[in-house]
Amino acid sequence: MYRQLANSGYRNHVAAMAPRVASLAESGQLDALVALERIGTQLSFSRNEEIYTEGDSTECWYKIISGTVRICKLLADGRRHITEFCFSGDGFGFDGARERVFSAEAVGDVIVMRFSRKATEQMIDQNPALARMLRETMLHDLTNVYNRLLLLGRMTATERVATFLIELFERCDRKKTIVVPMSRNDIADYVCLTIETVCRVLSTFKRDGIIAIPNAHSVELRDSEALEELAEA
Amino acid sequence: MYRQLANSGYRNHVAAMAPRVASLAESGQLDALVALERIGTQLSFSRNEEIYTEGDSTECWYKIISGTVRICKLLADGRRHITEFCFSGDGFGFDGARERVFSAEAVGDVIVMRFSRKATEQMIDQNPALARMLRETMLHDLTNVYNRLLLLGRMTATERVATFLIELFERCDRKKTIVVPMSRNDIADYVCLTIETVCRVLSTFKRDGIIAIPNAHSVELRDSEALEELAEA
DNA sequence: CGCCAGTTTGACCAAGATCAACGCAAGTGG
DNA sequence: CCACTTGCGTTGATCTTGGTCAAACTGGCG
Repeated sequence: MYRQLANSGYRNHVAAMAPRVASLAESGQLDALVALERIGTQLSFSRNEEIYTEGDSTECWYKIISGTVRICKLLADGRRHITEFCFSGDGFGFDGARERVFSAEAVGDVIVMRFSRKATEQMIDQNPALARMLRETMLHDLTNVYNRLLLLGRMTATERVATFLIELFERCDRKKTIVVPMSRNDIADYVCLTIETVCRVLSTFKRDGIIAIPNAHSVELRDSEALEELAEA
Repeated sequence: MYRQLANSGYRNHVAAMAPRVASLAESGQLDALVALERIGTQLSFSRNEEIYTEGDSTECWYKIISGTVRICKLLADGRRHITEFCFSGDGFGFDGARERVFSAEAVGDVIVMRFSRKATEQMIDQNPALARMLRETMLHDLTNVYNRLLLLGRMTATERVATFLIELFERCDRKKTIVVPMSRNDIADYVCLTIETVCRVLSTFKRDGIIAIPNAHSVELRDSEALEELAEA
């Protein structure tokens, strides 16, 4: 049984849940909806602040204006798991259960819009096209999670980190140099490795000239072919 | 990189996709829908037969009348992953994309009802309550997958197999002795371990008096407390 | 300047994969 | 009815990956 403790900085809050409706918002289609219901409230959170925790009611959902949010769960023995990172433009917190099963925390400083779930639901009820769109988005997200299952179940440390980097680069329109907003610990808890292993793999990539690491929070892609090769699957 | 090949018996079909809408059908609520649209076709498949493969169109979805179905994905290097098992009463194949990303195969002999996706969609469009129900079911399933992420990312071999057994027992109304329809290989590909490790863990459970294994395809629960203990999380 | 949080690197260890052999029951064909 | 095959399942010996423990490094910041 592994002992990896959730990293020191975090409060001992328990878990809370938030399946992702990211691509929904990403697609820009939801913006129509958002425009319709003018009931959003803007909120800001600072680094490591909790947006919600397990047990909180699920009566609202959020859309990120700027910053990065991590959706995570703390296990009884202190192990932490990050189910996903949400970036600017993503939506999150559109949950199934009545209570949060995961928690949402600000990775750095974050600004979000908060919307009433009930109002949104009513709006969707009155608009079958919107409902269908939402359904498709959710199915799409479901497929993504199934791919993550594959990642966690079958992939080696190298493949996991390579895949993670590629995800990041794709999010940033394949820019050569990107800012990595989250800590090594966050990355580790996301791909289910220890922080040491993440570091070692990154160092290997650097040594092999696949990436450069100007500073701990930015990565420059040097050889994308090699990286894709390593991520394979 | 692991070498575990998908077990010999299976054709070299590629992957195809099917997020699960299991609880939807489970709940019995969908039966209303099914009753409404009398357009289902009954089909049977024999052991290891393919119901659909990657690339097939997603114009229908299925509900299991009897038997067990595995939804799986084959990686390029031969590694196989089973995303889920669907049992009698479950629905599957209600997919997001246009083409299947996973494949569905009969574990043993299976009888299913096949429904038109388009007709179902139209019906849902005309019934907001149904749409909302479906949405909730999907969110619920999403939560389940997130829990599986945790299983694959963070749990030891013992915890995985224990959890798998508990799942099985719960599906069977906690009967003392259950039939395990799938092969050891299927179990291994579901919990992402090798077949050898699955065997060893089962043997340990047997040795410790937690379960009895009258024959390879049935398991008797002897000490449910101990089993739950081992699954923890 | 020294502290502190986060990162990196190294030495060692254990869980589980790999390789290999054997067991066992269900066909199959003579 | 009995060899022979075939497909799983089980068990053992060994090796690899990645976890654990520990120590050093780095870049802010009071």
